[in-house]
Amino acid sequence: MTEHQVIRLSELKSHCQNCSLYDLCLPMGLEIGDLERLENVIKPRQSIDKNDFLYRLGEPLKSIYAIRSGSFKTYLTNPDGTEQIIGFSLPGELLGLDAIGENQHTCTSKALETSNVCEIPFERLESLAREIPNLQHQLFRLMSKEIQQDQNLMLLLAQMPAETRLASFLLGMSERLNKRGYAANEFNLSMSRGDIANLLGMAVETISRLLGHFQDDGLLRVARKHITILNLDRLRQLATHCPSTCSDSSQVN
Amino acid sequence: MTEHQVIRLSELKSHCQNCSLYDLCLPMGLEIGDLERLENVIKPRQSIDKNDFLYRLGEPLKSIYAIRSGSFKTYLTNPDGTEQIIGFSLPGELLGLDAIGENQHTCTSKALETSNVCEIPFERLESLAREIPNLQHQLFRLMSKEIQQDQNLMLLLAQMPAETRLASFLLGMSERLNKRGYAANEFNLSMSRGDIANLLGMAVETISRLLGHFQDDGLLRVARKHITILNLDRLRQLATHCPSTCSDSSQVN
DNA sequence: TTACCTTATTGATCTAGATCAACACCTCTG
DNA sequence: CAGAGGTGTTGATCTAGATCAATAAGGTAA
Repeated sequence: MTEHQVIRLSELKSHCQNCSLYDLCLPMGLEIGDLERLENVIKPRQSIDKNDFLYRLGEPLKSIYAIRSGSFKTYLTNPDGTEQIIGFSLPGELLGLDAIGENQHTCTSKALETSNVCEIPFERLESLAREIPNLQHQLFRLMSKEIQQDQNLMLLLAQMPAETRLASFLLGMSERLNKRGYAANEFNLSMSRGDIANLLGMAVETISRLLGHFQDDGLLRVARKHITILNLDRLRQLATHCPSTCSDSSQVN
Repeated sequence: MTEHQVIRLSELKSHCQNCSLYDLCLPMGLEIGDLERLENVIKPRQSIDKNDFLYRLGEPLKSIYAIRSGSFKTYLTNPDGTEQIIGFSLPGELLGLDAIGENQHTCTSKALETSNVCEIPFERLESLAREIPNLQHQLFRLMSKEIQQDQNLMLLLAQMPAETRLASFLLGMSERLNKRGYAANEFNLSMSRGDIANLLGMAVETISRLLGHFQDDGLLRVARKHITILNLDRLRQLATHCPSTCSDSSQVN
C-alpha cells in the first residue's frame, strides 16, 4: 500500500534530469535550479494508445507535448476531407507549436504506436520562459527549427524527383533515430507506406517500387517495416545529388 | 540647418505608433509604454534596392527585419546550385526568424523591388521580450504563423494539381495585399513568372498557360504583372475544391 | 533610334510517376 | 483456423505537366 503510494507520487513529477532525451528536448542547456522549476510545470507522463489523438484540428491550445517514447504523425485536413501529413515526430521532439498563432491547433496529431508524452501547459511555460532566459531562447530555437524542417520538406516536394525524396526521407529517419541512441543503419519505420507516400507527395505504389529498386541496387535491405541501410554513402548521394542533369557538385556535407 | 538636423533626428527613431502596418506587425497589441521601449530598440528604417540581399544563407543572425514597404523573395539554395523559393514577403511581415535555430541564416532574402525595412537586433529583442509578456507572446505567435504558412504550402505542393496551386497563390496574394490596405481584386505581382513557378514547384510555361486559361474563363484579367480578379468566388472554388474527382475522401492510415 | 537581353507566351513532344488492376501477405476476430 | 479487411507488392496503362523549341514583347543602354 505505502509502496504503491510512493511509486505513484514519484510518477507525478517528470524527471528531465534523468531523461535520456534531455539534450534533444526542451530543457536542453538549463541549469539545475531552472530545470527543477520546469519539471514542476510538466505534467506526469501520459500514455497514448496507437491511433489515439494527441490533439485535433480546431481544439484550443492548452498544452504542448514532448515525446518520451513512440512516434506520431501530424496532418492537415483539407476541405475535401483528404489528409496531408506534414511530419512524423520522434522522441525528444515537441508537438503542438503550430497552435500558438491562432490559439488553437491547426493540425491533428495521432500516435503511430503506443507512446508516452510529457504534457506542458502552455501558459505556464510561457510565463516561466519570461523568467528563465535560456528557456525562452530554447523555445524560440525549437520553433525556428520546425520552420527550417518544413522549408526543407518544401524543397523536396517542389523540385526533387521521387527517388531523391524517398532517399532523403530514409536518411532523415536514420539520422534522427541515431541522435536518439538507436542504430543509424537499422531501424523500424513505425508509419505505413501510405503515410510515407502522403508525406512525400507520391503514390504508395511508387514508394513500394523505389524501395524495391533501392534493395536491388544493394542500398537497403527491406523487410516490411524493418529497414537496413547497406550503403549509406550512395543513399546520401541520391538524397542530395539529383540524379539527372546535375553536372557535378563535389559538396558533401 | 537646424531644421535639417531635426528631421534627421526624428528619422533616427522608428514610429510604430504611426505606422499603418501596426496591427499586422510585431508591435501589435503592445501598450504605449512598451511600444516606446520597442521603438528604441528598432534601428532606423533602411532602404534596400531591388535585387539586393537582406541577408544571405550562412550569415550569422544579427537582426530580424520588419518590412515597411516593398517585397522580398526568400529562398534556399541546394547542393547543385539551383534555388528553391520558400516564400514571398509583404509589408508588415517579419523576416529572418529562420535563423534563430542555428544562430545563422538558413536561407537568403532578396528584394523584389526597392523596399524599406525596420531592423530589429535580435539579442535586444529577445531580452525585451522577457520584460514585456505581450511582446514575447507576439513573437511566439508570429513564428507559429510562419510554421502554419509553410505547412499550408506543403499541402499545396504535395497533393494539389497545378491549377489549384496557382489559384491558391493568387488568392493568397489578394488577401494579404488586402489586409495591407490595397484593393483585393486588382494588384501588381512584384515577382516574375519564374519565381512563382519555382515557389509552386511547376514550370514557367505552365504558369503562363494557366494564367491564359484563367483569363479565357473570365476569372482574371492579366496584363503582364497586373492582375485583376474578375470572379473571386470561382477562383476560390478552384483554390479549395480540387477540380477532378473529389467526391469521397481517400483516407490514409 | 537600334541593338541586346531578359521575361513571357504559345505550340509540339515526351516522360515520371499517377492510376488502374490483380494478387499476396499479415494480423486481427470470433 | 477460416474468413475479412487492411497493407504491401507488382505489372500495365494513362496523363498532367515537364521539357524542348520558336517567337514575341518589354526593358535598358548607347
